[in-house]
Amino acid sequence: MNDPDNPDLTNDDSAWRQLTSQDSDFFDRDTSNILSDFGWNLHHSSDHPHSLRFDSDLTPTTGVKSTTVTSSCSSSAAVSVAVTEVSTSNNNNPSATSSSSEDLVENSTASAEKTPPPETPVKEKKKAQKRIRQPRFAFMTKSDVDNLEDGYRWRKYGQKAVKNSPFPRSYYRCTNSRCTVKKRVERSSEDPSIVITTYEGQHCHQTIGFPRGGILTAHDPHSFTSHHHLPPPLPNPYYYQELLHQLHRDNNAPSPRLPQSTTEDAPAVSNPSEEGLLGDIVPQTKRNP
DNA sequence: CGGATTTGACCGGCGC
DNA sequence: GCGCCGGTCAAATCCG
Repeated sequence: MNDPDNPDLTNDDSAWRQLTSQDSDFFDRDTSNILSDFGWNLHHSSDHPHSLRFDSDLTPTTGVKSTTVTSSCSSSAAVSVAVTEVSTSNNNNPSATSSSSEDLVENSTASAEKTPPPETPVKEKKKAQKRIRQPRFAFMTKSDVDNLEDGYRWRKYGQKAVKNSPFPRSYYRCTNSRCTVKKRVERSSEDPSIVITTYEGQHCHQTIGFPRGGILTAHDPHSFTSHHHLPPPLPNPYYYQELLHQLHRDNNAPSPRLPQSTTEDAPAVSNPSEEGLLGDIVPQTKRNP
């Protein structure tokens, strides 16, 4: 990973810029390991001491922004970080990425691959997969449970001890065989109550709903929270979806516009949406009124 | 019994 | 070239 004191913009993932984190209590330590990956600065919101706000180290000027975006077009990933703090402790937190979008990155990357020497298909596949970096989103959620419910089903495929952290990192894959979305879950070593969830890729299917709670209705966050004793839904459902949409837009067109600009004054942390969590999980077009 | 999880091994990228 | 580390695989195990 990146050395916080030595930002390396030339690494293969140019979107992952260094965090200069002097102004964050929560995230200026171990958490910055991850955040630095994403190149975000996090702040406590002055208006909301219990909220966190993140500013991009990628300054609002267009130069770096486009770096982020274009890098996501190539083999690198564009990454975003969202933060939420949930005071409730006893249950799942919804968090989500968004919806359908086929493997654009994958395809382009695969085609960009040089003709490999004759290898076993498996190796070839592995190799190809290695290079693929899909858009990533990191969620920081204050929660007791590691595996935050987000409406999708995940299969754990690995767990690793993380350097400089007493807590292991878990690796999950979407159980949908056609879906390549992965997520990593780890706890902040400095604040164990914070769960850092990193999503990679986009689901090519709809949410399956919550296995034991039934399918959520798209417009009923209340039933969601009350029924499952969940904390308020993640910050801004629109935010993530918007992020993804932008990423894809930007993949195909210039004039990049960084997601955080949309949340500059309205931190992702608290922006209760009438859509609730499903506003993010389920594409709007697929939801019932 | 089938699906999910655990866990050690393996692999590739990167820095020194 | 070597070692470290993150990420993934896959066999073994667990669980409903």
